[in-house]
Amino acid sequence: MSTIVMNSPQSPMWRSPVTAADRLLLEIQRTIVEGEIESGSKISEPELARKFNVSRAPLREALARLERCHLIERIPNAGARVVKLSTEGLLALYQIREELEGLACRLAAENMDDAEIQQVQELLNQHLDTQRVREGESYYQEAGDLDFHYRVILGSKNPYLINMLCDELYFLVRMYRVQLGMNGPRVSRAFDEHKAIINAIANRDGELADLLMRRHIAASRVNIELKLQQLGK
Amino acid sequence: MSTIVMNSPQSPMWRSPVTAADRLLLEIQRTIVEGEIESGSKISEPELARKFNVSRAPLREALARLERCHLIERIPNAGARVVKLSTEGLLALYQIREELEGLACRLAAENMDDAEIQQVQELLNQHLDTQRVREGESYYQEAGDLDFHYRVILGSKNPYLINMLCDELYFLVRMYRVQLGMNGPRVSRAFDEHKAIINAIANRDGELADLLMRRHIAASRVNIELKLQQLGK
DNA sequence: CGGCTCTTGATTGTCGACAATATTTCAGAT
DNA sequence: ATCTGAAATATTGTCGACAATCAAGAGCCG
Repeated sequence: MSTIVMNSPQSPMWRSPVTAADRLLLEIQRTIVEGEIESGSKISEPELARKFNVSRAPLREALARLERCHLIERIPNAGARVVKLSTEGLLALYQIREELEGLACRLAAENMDDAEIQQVQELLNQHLDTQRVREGESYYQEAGDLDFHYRVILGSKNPYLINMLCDELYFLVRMYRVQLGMNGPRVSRAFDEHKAIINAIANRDGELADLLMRRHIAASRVNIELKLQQLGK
Repeated sequence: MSTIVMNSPQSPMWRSPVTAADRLLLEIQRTIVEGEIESGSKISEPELARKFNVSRAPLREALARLERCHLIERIPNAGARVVKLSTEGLLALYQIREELEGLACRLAAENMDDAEIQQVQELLNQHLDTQRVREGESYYQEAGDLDFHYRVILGSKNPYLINMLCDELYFLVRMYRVQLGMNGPRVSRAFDEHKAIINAIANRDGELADLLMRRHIAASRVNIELKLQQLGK
């Protein structure tokens, strides 16, 4: 029912006792994804610690997790840098996404129960309404798309797969999309593709769902690749 | 030439200034994989810190990385436990392995240069010799198998893929194999399968290499599954 | 006697200071 | 003027102590 972006079990988002490191992680993740800290810039531990009014201990914990989701790169005794976006990086990232989300579809077709599937279908219609009401506002499309993918991934019921996609890869995916201003034109087409995928899952046709998801992601990749090139020039 | 188990770039193994947390990580990884710390048992930070004569700071850094490769599970304010092996876990793990290593083969067929491929082929022959000389000694088979898979994965040239497989998944794979005593019977058959895979890569037939690798991993999974069941009874 | 609450004990999370390492600066020589 | 080398500076890695939180057991009440 809600449009909340769900996360996997070990994400800090819904852990009961939210620790300082958890808050820091969420905050810095947002900061990096939205581009408030420039891509490629160096991260100073003392500076960030002062900025967020915490000690370096929880900050370093947060940095460790940021490295885990590929948003920063650390070199021992030298420091951390925000990851730099590139065409090669995008390609490498989406190669994995295609493969893993395809697998997720196949597993979801086996493991999602009817109620969950129906829930996703209703969700899609909701998103369509919201999006029609607020044409042009990209955030809702972003959130809607993420929500759909999260549901399918969770539907796979494979903990490792869920962890890899939701916790390790998706923040980077969002970073590409947000920083390259991915919003407008693909909205309605993406909706149709989502619909086709969940229908295939509803028909328990994992193979088809796999194929459709791979194409869906490939289309998204081409879209971003284009933007990246035209911005590069 | 060497039979050294290579690791991906961000593994501590070959970082020039080896920090205390790096040493701890390697040591504890080994300890868990070999089963010296019982599967499912709780981990006490003060106790481990005393045992290794270090402060809790680098230890916690190491624990964070252990969580990353799924060898321990942490609950905030409650502590960490060594992961428990199970049939479901094995299945979930190998589902991903099949998919990702299949992808690795396809990419390796595109991206490995002839010299690298030849190197792997020579390596295989070396392993065969070593293994014939020391029949029954499982360690060499373990190491040889790992070495082969590592080479192919590195051959994909996809940093995310390399990181996921070598740094996040493979320690758990090794834990299953070591703790269930996987060594003897599949040795020579595995060698043939390895040979077929690298040949397909040499012929730049990524699709075939993909298929063969999936079967190879599936066979390995069935093998372990059997052992797991017969030990479970 | 069983179940609940509170206290006690231990563990984890956080802090500030110190040690080890990398980066920058500046003087001197070619 | 450029390069080399060493001192100075800043950053990261590690340490020990304190605060916050959780688990276990004693005591009380129904």
